[in-house]
Amino acid sequence: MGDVARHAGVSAMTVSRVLRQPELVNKDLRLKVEAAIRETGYIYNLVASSLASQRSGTIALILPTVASSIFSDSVKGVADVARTRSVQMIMAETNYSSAEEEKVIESLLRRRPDGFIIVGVSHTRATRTMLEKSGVPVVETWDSTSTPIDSLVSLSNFDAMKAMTASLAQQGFRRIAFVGTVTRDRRAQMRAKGYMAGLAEAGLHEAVIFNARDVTSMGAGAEVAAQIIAASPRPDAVICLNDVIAAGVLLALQRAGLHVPRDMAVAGFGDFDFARHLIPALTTVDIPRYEIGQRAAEILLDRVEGKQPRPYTCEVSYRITVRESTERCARSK
Amino acid sequence: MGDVARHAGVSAMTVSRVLRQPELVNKDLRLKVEAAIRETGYIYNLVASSLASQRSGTIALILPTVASSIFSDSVKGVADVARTRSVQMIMAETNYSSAEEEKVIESLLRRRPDGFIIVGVSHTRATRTMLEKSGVPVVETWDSTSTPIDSLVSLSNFDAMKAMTASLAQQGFRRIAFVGTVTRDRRAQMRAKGYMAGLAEAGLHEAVIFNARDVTSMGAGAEVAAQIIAASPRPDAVICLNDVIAAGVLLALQRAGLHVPRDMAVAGFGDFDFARHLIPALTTVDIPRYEIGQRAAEILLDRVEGKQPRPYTCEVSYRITVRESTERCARSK
DNA sequence: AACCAATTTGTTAGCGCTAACCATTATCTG
DNA sequence: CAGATAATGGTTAGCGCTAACAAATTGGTT
Repeated sequence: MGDVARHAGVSAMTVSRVLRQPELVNKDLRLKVEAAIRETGYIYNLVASSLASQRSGTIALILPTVASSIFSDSVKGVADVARTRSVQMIMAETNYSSAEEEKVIESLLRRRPDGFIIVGVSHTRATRTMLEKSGVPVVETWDSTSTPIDSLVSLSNFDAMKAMTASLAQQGFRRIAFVGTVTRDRRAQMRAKGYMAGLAEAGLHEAVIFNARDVTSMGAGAEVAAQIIAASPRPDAVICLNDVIAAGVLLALQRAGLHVPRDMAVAGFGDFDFARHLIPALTTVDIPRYEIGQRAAEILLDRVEGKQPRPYTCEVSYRITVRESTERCARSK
Repeated sequence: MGDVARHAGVSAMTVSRVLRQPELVNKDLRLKVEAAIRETGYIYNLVASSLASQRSGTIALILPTVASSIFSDSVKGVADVARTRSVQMIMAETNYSSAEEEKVIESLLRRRPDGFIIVGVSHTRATRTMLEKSGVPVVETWDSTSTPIDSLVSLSNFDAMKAMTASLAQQGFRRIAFVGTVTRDRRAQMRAKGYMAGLAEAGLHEAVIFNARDVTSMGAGAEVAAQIIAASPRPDAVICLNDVIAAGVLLALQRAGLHVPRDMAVAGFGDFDFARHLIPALTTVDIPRYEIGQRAAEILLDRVEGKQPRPYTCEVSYRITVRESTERCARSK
């Protein structure tokens, strides 16, 4: 920067101003400095800038997993906002584990991000303390809670899944099973509980829950399909934790010779891209995934810039999207 | 850090050593310092560290898009290596545009990453110059070239698609069409050229190419399916730029009442998770997506740490995986 | 005992920027 | 036209670490 300053015959401070608040610099001088920057091929050093200004210009995004379509739209939402407001997003994954989350957040905190966006509201005590002590704004997402760390983009997995269960019950399905997972992931648990509540309210049978090996591969859904077929009595509908599992189940059922929805209806969660294209098209809970990321990022950056001085909570809606995979079409009984 | 040092009754430098090269510090002292860190709740500042040590401990990953399953396994590969070798990965997307890539790389360079992993080998002149001048190690991936910027994890999209075309021709398909895209994305172009070369070599007809609106949504595949069905003469096989498009085409063909593969075979590229689960299971080119990311990251970090003093090129293999969607089963002619 | 090398800790001087303040000049006010 | 006000640029002193070197201590050797 000193080099550029010399080239333009000004002080380093003026160069710094041209780069950060050009409106404070006289136009002629500014042009001269900009020319000097081009001539010297100078590349601004944000590391030094971050240290001096105590602002890193980064926001951290904590996800259960990056290698899945589940969160990719939310990531895109965050990334788009980050770009327009010129901050850099850094991502890390927790593999659905609070312990890993704690490690990951501690490690990211060392980079002094200006804020955190976290998927989920369930954290270890240490994580919470660490974040609170650091004074960094935090936006939690994809779940609901009455005690957010700071801000929240709320989504009630419980309500959504309860609504889906109610919808199927109302359509006349009488043995509705659920495919979940054994992990301690809170969003998965809330969905399972929503299912149970929905069943109870409809006055149907006891909950029937199958567990998938993991929640990000169709293979896990396909595996569990065998158990579902073998179950006695056999369910007439299955609600899956998410669309990936649902697709795995749906395709495996078909492969086993069952007709969906005649022999068994299948519903998912998330309304992923492929849901509407499957044959039969998948009934699912439509979640505004992109919007969750977008709003979280906007709230976070407003917090960072002080435009939003207080923690802020908002809620995103969900919608039951009924498609062919649960249509009781030509069924008698 | 001074605070911790006082607590432990040592100098700041010793604290720094405990954090970065604990083996250089006497065990007793080290334990005392570690206790002091815990007591004070000290969080190491990597921003200051980066500035002082001229190493940021980050690697940049440049992708066409983050919101798609296409690269998510490669991202995972990079992320896993990054974690074990304790560097942070920062990602940015180019939207399949060299101009955006240039902007994105310039912007990332300001953060002084220790290295770059870039999907693709086609860049603007300015991008290349910038990277070379910066002296940062670069690994290009997912494409092949004889003039890499630095290191390369090579994949021949041309060869792979040519092999797929040859495979279909050999299976007896006689009118093989291709679904590509109109963008100037080099990997897409090479795949199209590979298809054309394969056709030519098989001595079949002229190339028949359809274009999808985008390459990351099934909807784009579904749209193009209508054109394919209307084409005259109608192809008996379609090779798609990737599995997402292929799935869109396959499902739309079925929805239009065609039988796959009897009326038309469909092949994809990438062997995404869903390919083997679709009905019929999708014939595709199996690419080691995770491995590409993994190897790129390993090579890059070896370059960063000086373990690998010279640019290094390696190649990953592909495999034609024939599944039901192109099986000429019960077809007469 | 004198010497050397290895081991361990401390000291100094930045890394490349910017916050906060000061100095200068132009512009306005009554 | 004095005096206040803005607009503009420069100075100084760090931000919180670490590279490089210096110093002190230990142990082994002759």
